[in-house]
Amino acid sequence: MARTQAERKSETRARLIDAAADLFARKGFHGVSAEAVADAADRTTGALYSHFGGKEGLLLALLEVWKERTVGQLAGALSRAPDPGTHFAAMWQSITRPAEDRGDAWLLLEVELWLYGARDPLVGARLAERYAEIRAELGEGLADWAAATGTVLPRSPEETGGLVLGALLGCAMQYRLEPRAMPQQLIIDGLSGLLGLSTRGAEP
Amino acid sequence: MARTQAERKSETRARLIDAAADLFARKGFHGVSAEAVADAADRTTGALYSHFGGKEGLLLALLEVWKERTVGQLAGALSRAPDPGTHFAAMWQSITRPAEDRGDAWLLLEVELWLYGARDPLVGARLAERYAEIRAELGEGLADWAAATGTVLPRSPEETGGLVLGALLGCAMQYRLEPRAMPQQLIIDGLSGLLGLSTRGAEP
DNA sequence: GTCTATATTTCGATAGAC
DNA sequence: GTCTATCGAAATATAGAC
Repeated sequence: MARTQAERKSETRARLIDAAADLFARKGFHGVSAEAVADAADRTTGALYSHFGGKEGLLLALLEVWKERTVGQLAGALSRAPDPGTHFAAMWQSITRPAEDRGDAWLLLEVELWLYGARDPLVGARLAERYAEIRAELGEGLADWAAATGTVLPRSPEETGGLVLGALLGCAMQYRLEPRAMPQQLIIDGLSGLLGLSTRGAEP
Repeated sequence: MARTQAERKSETRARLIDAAADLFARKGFHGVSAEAVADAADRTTGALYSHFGGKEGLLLALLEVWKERTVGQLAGALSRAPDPGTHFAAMWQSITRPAEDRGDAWLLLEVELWLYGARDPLVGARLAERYAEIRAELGEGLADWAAATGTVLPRSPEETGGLVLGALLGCAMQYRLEPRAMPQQLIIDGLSGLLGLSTRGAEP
C-alpha cells in the first residue's frame, strides 16, 4: 500500500464534491456552511480549504464534475433511443422520478447552479458552455433519428435541442411544484409538437 | 395630515417589500442579510421585524405581492393580443429585455422563489397556486384566440398553458446565459409548434 | 494531507428609548 | 411605529500540531 497518499487525497476530493452536490441541492449554496459540507464528507474544514481554498472553490470544482457527468450520461441515453417518443419519456422520467438514489436533487442542483451562474459571470460562462453542449448532443441525437427514418425536422439540431431542453426544464419545474399538472403524456405530445411531428391524439 | 400614521406604515411595508424583491433577485435570499434589506429600504431591522417578524416573513409577504402582480400584468397583456405570434413575442420580450426598470430581475426572482418553494412546503404550495393561475390565464387567452379564429387547439387550455409556460421559462433560462442561442424567432416558432400550428419556414 | 482549536466577522433577533 | 444598541449564535478562514 504505497499509494495511500494519492488515494486518500483523491478520495477526500470526491467525498467533498459529492457532499457539496447533495447539500447545495437540498439547502442551497448560501444555506450551507463549509463546516456542514466537511462534516457530511467525514472530513473537516481544514481539508476543504486545503483542497479547494474555500466554499466557492468547491462549487467551481463541482461545476466541472457536474458538467462532464451530465453530458456523458446524456450521450449514453441518446445512443440507444429507438424513437423520440420513448426517448422523451426516458428523459422525463430521469428528471422527475423522486427518490431512488438522487432523484429530484438533479433538478434542484441544476437550478441552484443556474442561479449562481446568472449572478456570477465566471460560473455563468462555464454553465453556458455546458448548456451549449447539451443542446448539441440533444439536437444531434434527434437529427440522427430523423435522418434514419426519413423524417424532416423543421429546425437545425442546435435550435431543436434548445427548444427541447427549455421545455423539459420549464415543465420539470412546474412538475416539481404540482406533479398532476404535468402528466408524462402531455410532455411527450408537447415535445413532439416542437419537432413538427403531429403525434397528438392517437386514440385507439 | 391626520393619516400620517397609516401612510408611514404602509409605505414602510412597500419599501421593505420592494427592497427585498430587488435584493433577493440579485443576491438570493440567503445571500442577503435582514440589515441589508432594511438599509436598502431606508429603514432599520427593527422596522422589518415589527412588520414581518423576520426575513422569512418578509419573503412570504413578497410572495403574495408577487403573485398578484404577475397574474395581473399577464391578464392585461393577454386581453390585447391579436394573435399568438405577436403575443408570444410580447411575452418573450417582457422576459428577456435586460434593464429598463427591472428586467432580467424578474427571471432571477422567479427562479429564486421557485428554488425556495421547492425546499419549503408552505412556500411551495403558494407557488403551485400561482403557477396554476398563470397556466389558466395563459391557456384561456390562447383558447379565446383559437375560438375567435376558428383554429383547433390540440389540448385543453390548462395543458396548453403549462407547455407554453414551461417552454418560456426554460428558454429564458438558456437565454440568460447565452442570448445568441435563443433568438426570438426560434421561440415564436417553437411555441407555435406547441400549439399545433405549423408556422415554420414562411420563406418569401 | 488532515485535524484541532481559535480568531474574526457577520448574522438574526431582541430590549428599551423615543 | 421606528430607531439605537446589543446579545448570542453561527459563519468564514487561519494557525499550528500531528
